[in-house]
Amino acid sequence: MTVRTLRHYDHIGLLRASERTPSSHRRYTADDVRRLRRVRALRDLDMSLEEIKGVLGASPEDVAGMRRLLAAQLDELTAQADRLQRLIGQIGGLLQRLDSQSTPDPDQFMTTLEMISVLDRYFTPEERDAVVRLREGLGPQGVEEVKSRWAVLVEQLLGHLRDDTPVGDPQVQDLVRRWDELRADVQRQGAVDEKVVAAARRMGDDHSEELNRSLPWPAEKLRTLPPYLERARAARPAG
Amino acid sequence: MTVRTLRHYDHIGLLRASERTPSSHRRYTADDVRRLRRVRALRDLDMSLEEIKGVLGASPEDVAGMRRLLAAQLDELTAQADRLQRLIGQIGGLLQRLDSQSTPDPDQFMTTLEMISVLDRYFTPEERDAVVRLREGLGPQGVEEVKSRWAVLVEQLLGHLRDDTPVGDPQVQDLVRRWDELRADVQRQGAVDEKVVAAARRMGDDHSEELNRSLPWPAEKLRTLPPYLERARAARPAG
DNA sequence: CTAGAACCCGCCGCTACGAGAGGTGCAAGC
DNA sequence: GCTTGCACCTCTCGTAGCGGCGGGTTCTAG
Repeated sequence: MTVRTLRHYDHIGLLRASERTPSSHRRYTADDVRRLRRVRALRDLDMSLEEIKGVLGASPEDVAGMRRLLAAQLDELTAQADRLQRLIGQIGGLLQRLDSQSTPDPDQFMTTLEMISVLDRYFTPEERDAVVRLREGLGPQGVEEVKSRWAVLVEQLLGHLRDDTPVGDPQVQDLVRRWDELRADVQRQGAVDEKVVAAARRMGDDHSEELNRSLPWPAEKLRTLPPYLERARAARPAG
Repeated sequence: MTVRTLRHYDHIGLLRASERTPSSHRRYTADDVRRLRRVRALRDLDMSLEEIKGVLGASPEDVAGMRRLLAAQLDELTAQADRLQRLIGQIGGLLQRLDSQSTPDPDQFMTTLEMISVLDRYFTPEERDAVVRLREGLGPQGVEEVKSRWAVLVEQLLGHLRDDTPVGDPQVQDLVRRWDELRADVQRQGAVDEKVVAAARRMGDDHSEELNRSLPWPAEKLRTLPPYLERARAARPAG
């Protein structure tokens, strides 16, 4: 304990020095010291001074109140500990990725870093890792390539959807064939697409744009296109 | 993110809005948003804004610096997690004690509480628990009784030591016999005395007074008396 | 043209003290 | 009696990361 701390407790009324010398020096009685020991014990359990004041102020020996406070504090600390474990796991994963790659790509790593906070809001840890592994499997230019291939398909398919082109049309059938090829290509790196669709649904329209920037995946369009694609696949000539 | 947060980051220079409209409204470019995502990712890992500023300011893609920062943060969080686990264990122990006793004695519990912060500074968890169990075994009045019995013995023995009474003296021998009896009585509740002696040595003279208030044990005197006691026991008539 | 939303700046507030300025009290040595 | 030095006093500012308010401007939809 520092003198400053004692003065602070005095100031906020948590622990007043019961007596003062004529020269206004603080004089702590034996009871004051007893109270101080309790304060310190509770503070060592990470309780706030306000909480301590509450439980020590109510009744000097209110065991029920103390029990409630301890239980609440236990919950609080447990929640904090859980959070810390999550963070430790995340940082561990990041470091592992950095160390496992012989020549870590700065840009890719930074992108992974950027994605974390976004993905963690809407994906479970497994889903997030699947997405990260997918990006790493494709590599930086691979991601861009997939993105652009998909952008072309999406744009053309949306055009046909707007024009109400019948699903049996050869152009549509070709596009759908290329779509399924691309999807197969990507899935070879890790199957995550239903998860992305589910997450996109959870995210709503607000953040789908962010998702699109992070993912090699037309997540934004995955609400409107699939029905059309399904009809096209159903109309596909057998064989 | 709240608007207030963005203004704060702008204010401290962590994330400036690159452009302003003529009416001085902040305009964030795509690069600003990229930077913001990194800031958020690092903040989600519990890093300080100062650290983030450092690592994002140095070189935009300084992987080595990032690695160091992540490793340091991992250490920091691990230390925090360890501390939290200790606290959770302590609170759990306190609650267990409260719940196991059908009729918890408020005064005794508060005293236990008071002791925690003092004992935790100088005792290992096992030693601390041994002391607490000892107190609970004796009960409140038992502690006081032991204290006073010991105080008498200590005072008289110290007197003889001052007067250089020969260790063979019948009065000294009687005192030593009563000392050993008392010690046996207490040890029936839990053997902790060597531990207390060791802890008292670690505590130094500054806090031995606090220790004496908490313990049914003349810890303070355990440095000077034992040699005299040993000599007395050695001079004890056989049988 | 106007109402309401959204933005601006600047300031105070929160936790639990640390640190420092500027002044007083008190015992010991000369 | 006087100084030296230490411990104490009060008051104030600073910390990290914003939240929230007051008072003023700007944007946008009806």
